[in-house]
Amino acid sequence: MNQKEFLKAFGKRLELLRKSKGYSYRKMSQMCDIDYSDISKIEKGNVNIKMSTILELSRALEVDAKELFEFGK
Amino acid sequence: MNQKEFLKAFGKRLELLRKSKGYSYRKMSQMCDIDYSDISKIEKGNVNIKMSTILELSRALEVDAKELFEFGK
DNA sequence: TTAAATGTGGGTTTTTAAGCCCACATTATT
DNA sequence: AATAATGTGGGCTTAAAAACCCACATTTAA
Repeated sequence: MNQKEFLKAFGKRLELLRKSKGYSYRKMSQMCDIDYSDISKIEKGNVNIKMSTILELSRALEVDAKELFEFGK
Repeated sequence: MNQKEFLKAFGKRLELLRKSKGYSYRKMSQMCDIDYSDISKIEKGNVNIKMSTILELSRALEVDAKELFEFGK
């Protein structure tokens, strides 16, 4: 699995968790202080995000960071 | 758990996995193409690494990325 | 059917990790 | 005792994410 695929898989996982909370990008945005347009880019796998961003996302979704990595290789 | 603590916990986890493989920083370095001095900084929790770096580290250690996040809150 | 909410993409500036190198103290190894 | 390997920290340049903004098409709710 290359980096692009990995980022896409992560994005898919993120999207699933976000939707399970019933959050829109804009709602999610105010939960984690990341611009809503950037969340879109992250879910699409277009950004090589930093650890701090991973932490913020996991906080907004109220899950452990590792939950965001629960996707198949 | 704040970001500093999180990065430190991640670093500890990384150190454990690296040592379980019997790798030194310099050995680890040639496995994942990250400078050995930078690996030291990562394990100390001094760097807010990107996803691409997480991937490289997990590859070098032959574990899933999520394994790197298997540490207590 | 109008208005509000949402997803998506493009752009800019500032901040910061990546990707290097080197020096040095400490810890094995021979 | 000498040599090699290792951990640690400092610093520099370059590439890229963060952190914003805005415009617009589409979907949903009033």
